[in-house]
Amino acid sequence: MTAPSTTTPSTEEVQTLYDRLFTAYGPQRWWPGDGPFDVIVGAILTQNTNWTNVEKALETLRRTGVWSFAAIHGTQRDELAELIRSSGYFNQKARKLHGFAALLENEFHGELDQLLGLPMDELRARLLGIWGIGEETADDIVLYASGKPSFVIDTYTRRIVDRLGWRVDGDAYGDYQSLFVERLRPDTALFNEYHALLDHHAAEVCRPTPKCDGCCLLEICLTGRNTHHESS
DNA sequence: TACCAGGTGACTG
DNA sequence: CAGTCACATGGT
Repeated sequence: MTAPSTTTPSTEEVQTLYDRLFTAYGPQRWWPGDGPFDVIVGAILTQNTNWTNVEKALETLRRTGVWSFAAIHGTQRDELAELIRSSGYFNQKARKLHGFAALLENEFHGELDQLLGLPMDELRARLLGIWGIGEETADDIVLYASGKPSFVIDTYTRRIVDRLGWRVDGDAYGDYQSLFVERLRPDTALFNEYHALLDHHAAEVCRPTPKCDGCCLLEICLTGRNTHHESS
């Protein structure tokens, strides 16, 4: 076999993927965090980094009382970087946290609710204007901190979509995002759960080296079919 | 021991 | 616009 045949998924297939994951894993209780501050800081710190490393950094921030954007705003860059060292890329991430805190302080009087209360597209655009906040982090914040239906795409989501054999119209973030958005009703609870399920599945089963044995997607997956039944 | 983990921005041709 | 690189820690 050479080039696997990819096909554009139907609305039904996008729904079926969700159903299979939900049946296999149940509700995921995401995001791991208590409130908007927790979620936003976590979203920035977890960029290309294992969540356990982020938890250590969050715990350090909490323990040292740097547990508000006002506190972050008032903490020196190198000191802040030291507090979040365990999350990796700590110099860059300190700058990102400062960027968020500065926007909040300077343009929203430090009131998180005011920023998060913006219409979804406006909020997303504001977040993307902050240095170090790209599309995934912006969508994490829009969905999990603001509670608005923006579908999150990450490495895990791309990996699953690619292995299923779904045709994507390009390689950009938005190309993967529209695959879902164009086929689902914009529902915050659904987007929340869908992304959580995809991440759980990719972390536990659809790993870099996939564990296809017993995978709940085997029957609808191009990679799984090729790996297991050579019945093509 | 390399590889991997819930990315992003800068720079190049 | 597509490819490549720096940024950095901790677990397996």
